[in-house]
Amino acid sequence: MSAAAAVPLVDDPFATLNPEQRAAVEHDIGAGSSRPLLVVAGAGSGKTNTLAHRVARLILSGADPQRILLLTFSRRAANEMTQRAGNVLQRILKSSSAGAPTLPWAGTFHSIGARLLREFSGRIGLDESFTIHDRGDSEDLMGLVRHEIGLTQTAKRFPLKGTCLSIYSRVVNAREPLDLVLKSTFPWCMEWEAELKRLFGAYVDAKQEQNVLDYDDLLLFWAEMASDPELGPEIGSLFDHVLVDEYQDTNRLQAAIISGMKPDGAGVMVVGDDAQSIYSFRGATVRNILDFPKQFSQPAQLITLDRNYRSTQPILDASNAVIAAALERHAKTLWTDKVATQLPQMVLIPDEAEQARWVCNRILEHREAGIKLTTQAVLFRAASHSAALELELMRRNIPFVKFGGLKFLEASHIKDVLAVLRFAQNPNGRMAGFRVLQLIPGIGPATATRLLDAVAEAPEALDAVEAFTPPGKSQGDWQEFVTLYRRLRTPGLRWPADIELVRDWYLPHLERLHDDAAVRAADVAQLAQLAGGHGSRENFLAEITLDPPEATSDRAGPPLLDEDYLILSTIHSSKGQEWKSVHVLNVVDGCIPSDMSTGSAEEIEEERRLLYVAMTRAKEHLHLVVPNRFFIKQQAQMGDRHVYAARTRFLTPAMLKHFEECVWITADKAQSKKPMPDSVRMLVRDRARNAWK
DNA sequence: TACTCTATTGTTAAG
DNA sequence: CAATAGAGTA
Repeated sequence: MSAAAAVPLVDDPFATLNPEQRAAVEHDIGAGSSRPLLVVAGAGSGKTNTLAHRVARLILSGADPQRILLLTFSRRAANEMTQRAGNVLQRILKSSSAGAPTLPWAGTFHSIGARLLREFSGRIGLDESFTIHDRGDSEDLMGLVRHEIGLTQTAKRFPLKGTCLSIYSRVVNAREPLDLVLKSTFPWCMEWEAELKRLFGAYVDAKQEQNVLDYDDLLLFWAEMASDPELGPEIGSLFDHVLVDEYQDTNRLQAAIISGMKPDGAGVMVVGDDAQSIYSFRGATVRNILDFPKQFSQPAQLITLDRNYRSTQPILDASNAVIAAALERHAKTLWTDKVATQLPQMVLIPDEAEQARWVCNRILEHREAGIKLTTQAVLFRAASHSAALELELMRRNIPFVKFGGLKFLEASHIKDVLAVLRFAQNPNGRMAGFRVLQLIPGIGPATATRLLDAVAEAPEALDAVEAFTPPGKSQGDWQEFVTLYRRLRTPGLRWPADIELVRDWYLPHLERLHDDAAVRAADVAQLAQLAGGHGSRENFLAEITLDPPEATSDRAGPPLLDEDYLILSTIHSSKGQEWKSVHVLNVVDGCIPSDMSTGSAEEIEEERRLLYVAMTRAKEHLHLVVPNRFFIKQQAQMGDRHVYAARTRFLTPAMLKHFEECVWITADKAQSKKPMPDSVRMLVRDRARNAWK
């Protein structure tokens, strides 16, 4: 893409690379085995491009695409990488037949883990028909176990199921002992250490009995296999090359997987940028990238890419200033030869409603100036921050697609449909069964438990279901379910016929349970649509949990490909992307850094990097919007409908010279001249409240 | 036993 | 405010 300043005359695609990129691409090519390689790649330095060229280069020099493991952060990134490698190959081989190579082992850690576990299931005592719990299922199971072992009857309230799962997940992903995790991250739960230990033991037992895995298991089991003296080398030998993207956002468990498979680091190449590490909340540690050079039995090579091909110099200057203030970092200053006179804008605005209007105006202006909507984005810290803007966009008929924060899998009707499929796939998965059975009128927790017990005993679930006698009043509905279940459990049904059956069965229940059945039915139809794109029920269930749809455009369904639409995205989901124009909303203390993340210095540093990531997405136009006042979710006791906010602490007065400051005064003057004392009072209150955090 | 109501609590990012 | 836990009612 933008990696070439000067277009070369020859069609040698490698000629477009700069010397550092080239060194990464050519690293140990032709030398029997390649030493471990760390590429520290700054924002916009052509990282994806370099990786794609590396893949192409490996294939050209004889590597077998089936033996290349490419671990990326999302399915989308994997596809893009494969596509680009294909383009490179095509240009070189000049044969029309050389399209994108088939890289069967390209994907996220979790999805590759799921595939390997399925393949090796027999060897590690795992039933091949295992199903995968998403976050919600995992929480529910945790809640159930928590209740079963009597932790709901405690005098003082025991941590909620979600908190318990977070603690558990952190212990697993960070490979830290429970007491340390509690001390560092969940200090208010320290008194429950013994109970938590007991709970986690029971939780693990429950998962095994039910033949289900949660997200963490996909990595944990893989890591266990990789460290096994017999299996480790075997799995490692499946791959000649292991490439990992976004390495700064991997956790210790993931690092252990890599080093378990490749103890000497041969063929391992990781790419990342410590300045863009933004996932420590799920256990990622920047230590992975810092310690990588010494991790293997042979030292790793280090290549740094700091030439930026994305942004103009003024945008880089401002971004560099923000990250320069970080407490700890790998000194690296991005540079470019893209000159521009326009400074990034910092826009001061009275409130969120004005913010939405201002952003819309500016987006339309940009479009008038020839910048298509798809090359413009609005970024924000939390998915809910775009609510006001979304209303304004709809009012003005500006099409948009929103990435991140989508809770598709959390909608109860989606969960219901998936639960039916899961219960058919793996009858021992009690969470799915429990949910499905209670959809039938007259069947509640007790009856459902009785049936699930019978299912667990029986060699074939269907027999247990058919033999079961439900409470009298459930008869009719029960028979319909039995008919459905029989067809789902009978081999030979061609996918996606399953989901059609499930839908026909489910719609009457949907009608009965929800007032807004029509809207939900549309979602179910959408799900059925998605199902068509997968080869089998098992495959669909795994993919939908590991790689759920990440974008919405209201309820209108996916926009047509040739239609122009604006991108809204959380900053987290904007990772790796770029746009000509970027607006960042709510650049105020309380949003960036988030109120939730001001507990420790590390958390605050991560928020700083988050702002840096947002700013470095912009190629030509960057606007940071600073509303003076913004709504927060009502906190009953306070009764505050909004809070007065200040510009984020990450933009110090000394940095203002990198920005053009604009003050937007609303036409509605009555609104804007609120009496001073009011705001002072609010600030004092905030401070008083924060003192207890 | 199934379902409804009330009191209480936390509230971010995502595989 | 929304989601949840657990008590209360049909």
